[in-house]
Amino acid sequence: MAAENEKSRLDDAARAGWLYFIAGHTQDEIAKMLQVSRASAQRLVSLCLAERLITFRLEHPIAACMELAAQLKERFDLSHCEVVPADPAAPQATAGIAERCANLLDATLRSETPVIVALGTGRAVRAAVERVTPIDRPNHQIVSLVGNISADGSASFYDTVGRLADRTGARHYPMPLPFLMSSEDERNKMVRIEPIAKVKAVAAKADLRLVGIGQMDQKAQIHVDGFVTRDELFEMMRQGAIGEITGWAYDSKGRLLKAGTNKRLTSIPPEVPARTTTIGAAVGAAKVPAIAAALNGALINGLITDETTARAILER
Amino acid sequence: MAAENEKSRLDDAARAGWLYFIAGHTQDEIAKMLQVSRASAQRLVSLCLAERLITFRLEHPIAACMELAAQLKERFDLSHCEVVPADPAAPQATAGIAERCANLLDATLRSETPVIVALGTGRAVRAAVERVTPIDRPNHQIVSLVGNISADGSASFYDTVGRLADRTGARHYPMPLPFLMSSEDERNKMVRIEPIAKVKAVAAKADLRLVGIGQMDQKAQIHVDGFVTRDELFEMMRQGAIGEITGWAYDSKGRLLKAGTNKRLTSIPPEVPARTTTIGAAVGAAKVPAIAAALNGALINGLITDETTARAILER
DNA sequence: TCAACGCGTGGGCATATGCTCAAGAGCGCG
DNA sequence: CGCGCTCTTGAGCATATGCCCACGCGTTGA
Repeated sequence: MAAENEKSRLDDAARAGWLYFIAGHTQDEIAKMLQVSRASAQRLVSLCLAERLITFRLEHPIAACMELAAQLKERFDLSHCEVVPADPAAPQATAGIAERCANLLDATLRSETPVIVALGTGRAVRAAVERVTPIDRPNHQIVSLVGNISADGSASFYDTVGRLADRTGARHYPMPLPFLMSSEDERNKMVRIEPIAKVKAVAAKADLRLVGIGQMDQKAQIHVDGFVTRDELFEMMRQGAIGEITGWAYDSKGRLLKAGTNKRLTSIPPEVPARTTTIGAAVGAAKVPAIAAALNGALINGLITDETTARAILER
Repeated sequence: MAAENEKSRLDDAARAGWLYFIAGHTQDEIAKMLQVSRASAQRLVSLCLAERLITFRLEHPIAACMELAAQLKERFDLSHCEVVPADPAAPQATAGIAERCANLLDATLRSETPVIVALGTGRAVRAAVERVTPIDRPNHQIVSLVGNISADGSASFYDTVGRLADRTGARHYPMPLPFLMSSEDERNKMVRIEPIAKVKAVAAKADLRLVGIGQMDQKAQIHVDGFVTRDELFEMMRQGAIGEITGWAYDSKGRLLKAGTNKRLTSIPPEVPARTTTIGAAVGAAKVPAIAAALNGALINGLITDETTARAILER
């Protein structure tokens, strides 16, 4: 009898689910049709869901992205994750993720209460800043996580922090230091001087960190952009470097290396594990190991990437 | 640009739909996530539905039944239709539909305000009456649409009206006439006499008519039960009879025949087209043409059948 | 056989949802 | 370049939904 009742109950649940989701009736109507109280109709609909009698299928490319984002969030315990559809025309395009990053920045900066946004390196981050909707927020603060003086002493060719400050009227804190110092001692000396300490202090209170993720291979962006030499790059790769965030190289487990350029790097070190909302933005097959390592090492707790990259990360 | 916006809007709709149906968030949460007002989030979810970006799949045998019922309702403009799952163990079993008919009767009789229920012939109807939940409704009325005196003068072996009256305390109006009279004249005379006219008057005000549907072939129930002779049956078949409701034979278009036993029949004639809620109850491959004809001729405006039969009717 | 337990039920309330209305922004036509 | 038009937005309200509680029926175990 129990089995019989059970079956009949599931039948009714299925009926209720059908009437609710497919026929589009209200639970009141369903209650009348099935001759039960509205409360029971509601229970039947829930039961239908709980027993997975009904499934939803979203016929749209976005569905896969949402699914991937949910999986990444789950697997790496992320507080934020977005996966944008891969653009078949330009598989490596950062446009999509830049758009989402800009959106994230917009949302953060829209706040009336003062917020502190810290920016790292990366093409996506730079492109995102360009797309931020101008808004007047003089009480916000924008802080750089990396030195904006390149090797030759000029200001970095692209002043991300300054640009974002322009668009918001926020106070900004560029980091008036070269990317690398000549020695560990000198680095340690420099980061203690007043202006730098101030930047560091502001960065420490950041509400959002948005950082790019670079792979450590022959085409590493930090090398291409001239921040590290070929020899320095290779040395780090020998030490096991697989990726970098704001210049900080880490290995395949996401552990920051205590060697090579990391010793002379002026960038503000990542929190490990990330507590502040720290969003990594990166796409491309070449970056997959670097992104995966950063996720595994909890160097970031948020990710914005594209469908192809997301899938590759999950398939590792 | 319009296309671009359109696409982006659908993307958002898909995202919203995913978050709502699959991730189970509220529209408020979705609004925050997508950086729009709650109203817009609601619009996106509706849009997702309207554009059929999302589809529901009910993984349960009931789903097919609901679908078939909806199709029958649509096709034949029915006010009520139920399709029960076919029982693989007993394809012709009336148990399922009897259950549903009983349910329908329960629902109707539960009403506090007086209702009139008219009953026709059929195994399903008889079985349904047996399953009706006893309930005290002395102000209801139960009326028979068919004569309950069989050829030999005894009361019909199964007094459906009486049984239902027993279970409800309702007044009941059996029809104290033989199924067939010996001639058209005699029939016309009899239906005018007081007790019969009274039954007819009550039946005319019925709130619900529940009738069986019989096929007109060698195994026709009215013949098997001895109400019509083999010759009478064959004569009606020659006249094009394909089915009968309360003994009234009709052709494949659902038109009542004006010949043969129909002229001597004491049963209360069906309304054509049915205005009163008139539910036909029948299952079985043999009855498919009869049911389909009754539907086409609007002899009934409601149907209770099983999955196999429903499918066969729709496939004609 | 009786009492205790559990499950389903129905009423009622806080919340979520759907929809309407007035207003604003973007767009096209003149 | 301006006007009007349409499309979309956001607030607010009526309704639907989800959930909690107390109750009643059926079942189980002593």
